[in-house]
Amino acid sequence: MSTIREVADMAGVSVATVSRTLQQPDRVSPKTRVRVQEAIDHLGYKPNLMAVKFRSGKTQVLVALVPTVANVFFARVIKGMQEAAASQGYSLLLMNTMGDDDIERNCAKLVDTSQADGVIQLRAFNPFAPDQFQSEALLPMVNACEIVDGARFPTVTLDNRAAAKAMTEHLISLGHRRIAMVKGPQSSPLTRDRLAGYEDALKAAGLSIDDSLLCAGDFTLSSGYRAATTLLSLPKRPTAIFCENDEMAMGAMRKVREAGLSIPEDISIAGFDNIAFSAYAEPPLTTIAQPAEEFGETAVNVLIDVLNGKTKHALKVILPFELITRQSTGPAPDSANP
Amino acid sequence: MSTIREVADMAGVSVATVSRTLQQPDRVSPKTRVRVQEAIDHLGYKPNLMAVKFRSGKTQVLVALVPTVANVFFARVIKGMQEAAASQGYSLLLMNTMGDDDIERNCAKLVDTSQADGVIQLRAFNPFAPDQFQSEALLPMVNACEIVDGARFPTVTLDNRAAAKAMTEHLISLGHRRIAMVKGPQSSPLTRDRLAGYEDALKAAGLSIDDSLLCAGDFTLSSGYRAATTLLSLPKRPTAIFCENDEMAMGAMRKVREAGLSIPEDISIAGFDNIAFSAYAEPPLTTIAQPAEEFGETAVNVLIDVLNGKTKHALKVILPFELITRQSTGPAPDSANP
DNA sequence: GTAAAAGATGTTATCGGTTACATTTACACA
DNA sequence: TGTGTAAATGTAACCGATAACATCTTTTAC
Repeated sequence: MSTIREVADMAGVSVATVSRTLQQPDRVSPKTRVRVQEAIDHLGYKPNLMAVKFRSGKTQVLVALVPTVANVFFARVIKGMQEAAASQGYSLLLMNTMGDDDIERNCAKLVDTSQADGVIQLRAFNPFAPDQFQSEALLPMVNACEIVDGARFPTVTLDNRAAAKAMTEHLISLGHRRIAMVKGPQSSPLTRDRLAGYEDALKAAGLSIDDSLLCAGDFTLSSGYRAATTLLSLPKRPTAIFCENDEMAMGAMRKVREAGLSIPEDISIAGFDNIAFSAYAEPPLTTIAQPAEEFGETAVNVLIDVLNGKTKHALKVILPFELITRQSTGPAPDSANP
Repeated sequence: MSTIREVADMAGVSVATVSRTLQQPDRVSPKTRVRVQEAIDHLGYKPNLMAVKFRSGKTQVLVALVPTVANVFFARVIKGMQEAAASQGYSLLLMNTMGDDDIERNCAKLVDTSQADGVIQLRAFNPFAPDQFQSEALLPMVNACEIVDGARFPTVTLDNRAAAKAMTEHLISLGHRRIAMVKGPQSSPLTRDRLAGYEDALKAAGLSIDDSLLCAGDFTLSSGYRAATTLLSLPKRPTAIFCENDEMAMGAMRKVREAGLSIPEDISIAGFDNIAFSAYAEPPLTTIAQPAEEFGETAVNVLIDVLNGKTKHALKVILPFELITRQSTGPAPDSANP
């Protein structure tokens, strides 16, 4: 690999002139410019960007902390981040953190050690580990998808509470009175917000909240399946199951069908996320659409603004959601209205 | 951010001693070691890894060229790559290439410009653009998942032809004679290999190959749906549809159900990949399991071996597949055996 | 007690660019 | 022709670490 010095020698100029030829061509006379360019072409010279980054102190790299890259929703967010980053000349360093605090802390070190300029965190800070990032205030970071109130970073999210309320209202309007909810992990703010929206709707409709209808899952297909197993074995089973994401809803649907029940005649099922598979499920799944790619794009753009000092720290972007009504939800069965 | 020089000053030693304290602590006397460590702690010193990488000429970064990160199968491969890379002290730079030659070429430049050490390509080289990478021989690269014969790089793949043959034989053994295939994009070697396996099995069973039963798709749910639409409108429709991936199979299943047919009583459906959703489909999908995470891990490990000069260029790793028989395939309907 | 060996630490060049400042060249105008 | 100014180019410091080599200190052994 040739260096700027070799180019300079071959062109018979100084390294500064070569550098200028590349950075500010108008500050170099046309004839030397040509001579330098010939030398560059001849040697196949490519500037060592590592050296450039080292000197400039800017890496042009953003780190994305993703709980699980093998998740359909996050995959879309990643796509959005990657494209936005690329279009602004940044690279995206992807980290699969599996929600592990230690791994996340480690990844954040990439910024401390000048290997990256900023961090995008797709998971909310664990409220039980408030000192997670000691240098919080210093670290250029944005939080996306799952955020916590009072975050000290810019955040990009949607109104999960309102969305969950909208879905629950949809189910209530279909006549459902025993509506189960399959939650995400206890520690997730997402879970808390969506649960709150569910409760908002029930209260507004004058319905009581039945704890036996609340099941904990972990956003995987299998946990949805397990939750449905529990719910179907209740003495008085629900007429609708609202799952906090589509994967769990699809897991639940499988169990419901295996139990010989039909959807939505016997039980309605609703999800959250509107992943591609939802429209192809049997029956197609009623869900909340989130603009996943936009989450990623926005997070990257906000982070770059932060890096350029253009964004104030408390910025909070709220993206819109949409209730997508498909065939997995329908009128409550009569037997459920005694 | 403090530098090694500040640490040296504070500890009253030279920069070399500080460097040694971190690199080869045994070459420093215990008492200075302590003094240096105190200075490091006190200043919160973190070595600037950009400087280290610049000087060493090693970036410890691997680039992954992924056609679409928003794909369930690739997401699993990415997970495998990410973990293997992390465990060997490498970072993974993820690039969503959308199969675009220009973008891929650009990404490969990351190596030329010393921003990355090597490349993992998850897509086969476009046979129509043989000069894709001019510096092919020089670029440390491995090709995974989708490879082409005679590749000049190490490759990690599975025997797609044998796998497709096994699936087709399974369908034949169930009595199917009119077996349709939903292919991937024309340009994909995967498509060619799986088609060849399909033809192998048909020939071995003395069945003729009917071109009207071959449909082109693009590995998306919707293309599977469209392909099924075409196949169902044939004067003499197939009794089984073998899709080259699970997404297309799930798209096809949706169409078949919408047409009022049952699976597998009227039509059997088979996929390829064994993504998580397949087991939860209605009915659960018969498919070929690929060790997706292992693809990623192996590709990373081979690439690191290449970087360390431990692997010869022609290495070819073939991973095992497994035929997973679920309920989407069953005996051919009688009417199909005239 | 002293030379040799081993151990500890310091000095400095280096990686490959960028850029402030210095110097040279070119040209215009009196 | 001389001088001032602008344009072109060169020189060298610098970013922050590493490591070869030099130097100084302490053991070890006779």
